[in-house]
Amino acid sequence: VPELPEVETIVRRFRPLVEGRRIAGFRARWKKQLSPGAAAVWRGCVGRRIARLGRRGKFIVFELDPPGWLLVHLRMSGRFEWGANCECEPGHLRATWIFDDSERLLFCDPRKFGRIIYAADLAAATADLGVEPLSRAFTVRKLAELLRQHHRRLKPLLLDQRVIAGLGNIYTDEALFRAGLHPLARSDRLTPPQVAALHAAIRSVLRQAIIYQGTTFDHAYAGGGMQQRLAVYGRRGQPCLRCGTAIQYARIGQRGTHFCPRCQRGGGSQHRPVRRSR
DNA sequence: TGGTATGTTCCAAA
DNA sequence: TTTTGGAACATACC
Repeated sequence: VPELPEVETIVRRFRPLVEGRRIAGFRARWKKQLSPGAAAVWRGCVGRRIARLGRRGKFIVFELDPPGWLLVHLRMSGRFEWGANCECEPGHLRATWIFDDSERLLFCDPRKFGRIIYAADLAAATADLGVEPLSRAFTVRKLAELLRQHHRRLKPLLLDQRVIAGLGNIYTDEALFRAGLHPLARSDRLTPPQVAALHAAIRSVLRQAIIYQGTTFDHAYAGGGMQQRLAVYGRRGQPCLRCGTAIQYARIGQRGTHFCPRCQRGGGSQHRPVRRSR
């Protein structure tokens, strides 16, 4: 469920609950979710205090004291809950952190895609992650460089966490719509104004989504308000809010992709090579 | 029953 | 070498 805005919201909600607490116990039901292994995760967190809760891309980052890091990725259906028992199906509870004051942090995940990772070195653990799109490092120039370095279609490129960390299927579609760019447009063929538009679109959609606390579709993620403000995602066949054309749906890079065929350019026919007869 | 799902990774093919 | 497509992971929902 969660992309950058949802993970950021979760971090903000849980930060006041977990920061400063000491982990007295940890239990996990589905060992495959633990990396590099159940023993390493147990040793990594039990007995340590949570000094800070943060985010890197779609990872929730627990900074521990004595030093160490716990990274949690919620993937498709993971969620945190606070308290003795979870609101979801009890059978979906996958892991529990028990604090020294008996409070509990629960990790529920029906599909078991989520991951709990212990890392002694945060930099090494996040070495494969790309630039943070809301950081000062993500400039128009930086985006231009990333787009030039690869020769790929925009949609799969923006979803690639090694390039930009945090965009998922919803906000990629929304950013491309705001920028007026076709999801199939080639990354190395954008004009400078198009790059600038894409940069502004990515930042504005993520910032707005954080303000509205993310997008809620089902019980996997609650409390969001952004779903009422999406322009293309989930609006297949409905009129484009800008021009009225039916929003198109296509499978691009194995992901359902929503776009306005009229407002979003650079997809294919626009890029027929210009042939000059001579 | 089959298709789809807000994510990632691995492998094979182009 | 780089990019793309398919399958896998595991479960719920329509």
